[in-house]
Amino acid sequence: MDNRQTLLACAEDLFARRGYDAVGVQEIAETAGVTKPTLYYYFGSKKGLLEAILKERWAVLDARMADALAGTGDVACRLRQLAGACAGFFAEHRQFHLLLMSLLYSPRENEAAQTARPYLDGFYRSVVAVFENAHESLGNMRGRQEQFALTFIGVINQYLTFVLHRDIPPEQERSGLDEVVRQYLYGIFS
Amino acid sequence: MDNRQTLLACAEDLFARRGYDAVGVQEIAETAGVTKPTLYYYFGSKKGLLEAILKERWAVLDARMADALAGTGDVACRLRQLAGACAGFFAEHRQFHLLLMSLLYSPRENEAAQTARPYLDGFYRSVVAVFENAHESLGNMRGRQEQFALTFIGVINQYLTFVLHRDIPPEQERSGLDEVVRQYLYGIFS
DNA sequence: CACGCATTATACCGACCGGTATATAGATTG
DNA sequence: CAATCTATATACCGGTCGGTATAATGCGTG
Repeated sequence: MDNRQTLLACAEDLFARRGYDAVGVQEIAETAGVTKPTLYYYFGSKKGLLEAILKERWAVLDARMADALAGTGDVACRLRQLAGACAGFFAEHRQFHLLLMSLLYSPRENEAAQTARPYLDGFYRSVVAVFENAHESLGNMRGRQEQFALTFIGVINQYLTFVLHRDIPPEQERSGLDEVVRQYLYGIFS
Repeated sequence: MDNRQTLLACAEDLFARRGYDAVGVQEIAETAGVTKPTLYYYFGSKKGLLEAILKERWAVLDARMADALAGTGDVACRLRQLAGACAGFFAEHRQFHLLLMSLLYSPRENEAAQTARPYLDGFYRSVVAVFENAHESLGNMRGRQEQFALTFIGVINQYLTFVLHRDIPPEQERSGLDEVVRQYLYGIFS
């Protein structure tokens, strides 16, 4: 593996385990077995390193989400697919999930949080869009699309955080997720 | 206001706005209009300062939660009361809510997250207990109390983060919260 | 070989980090 | 008045922070 990829992997791991602010570039470089100038040669700054991690991972996640939403099912089906796609991706990249969660809930004025904001906002808008395009099955939502999207994301995130932290076998994880989504939708449809 | 309280207030604000790791003790002291040794006189360390914030706020939140759970209603009623109590408290202490959320989702090896862990675990156990004591109305939960508690917390947190960030009027906030809890319970009971 | 380019290391920068030794001021108490 | 205790500031500690100037390495190409 070349130094660039090693640096990305080490940084992702360290950021996910201790937090962006608590990890120094020195330590990242040492863990990757290179020196600081090498890190700065590839990424320009600590922030640039975080951006590179987000960009590379997001490209894959975005493609998976687009795939999951490509079908023509109803809202419930689409949300189940979306949740499944996210669960699959994050199960493969647990460290990235931890990192993303910590950035999602980081204070808004935090530098790392601001770096991640565009990506997280994009994700949020994707979920809102699913609810937006669902007025025929959900009826008039009276502008509650945002609330639905927010709480949906909240449920999924919390469940994934729970299930990825312990070592739940994949099939149990999936059935649990399906149940969580089903429960959530029952509430919405009522 | 005495210097101790000023320091607590300034630290809570700064931690909530930029994150524990991103704020230096120097800046906290300057914002409070005192010098570093004064900070260290009262709190011993940066971590001690965070602990003091958590301890003082938690005493109030804990009392409110105990109050809310003192009644003898069914699960739905108890959860609504619990959610209402939390919403009320966090509406009065928005900065603290932001801080707590950032700590809840901070990586586990982060020092600040470890400091907050006992408090957050206590909160989690309180919610689990509500579900534990509800087998007569929810039937056999087959060990899903934890999943219920987790996703319940996820929904509430996400909704409060949403509603406290914008400036939603209190009555609308409450009715929205009631609806979110109702939606959630519909899913559980089905 | 000689040139240029991509990559990496040595050694360093000023600023800030969390934390402290020491002294001083003011109130309290014997 | 002297002794003590609380609360505060000045000035400093070694270490680490993010970042960089400079040079050397290796390597493909003319």
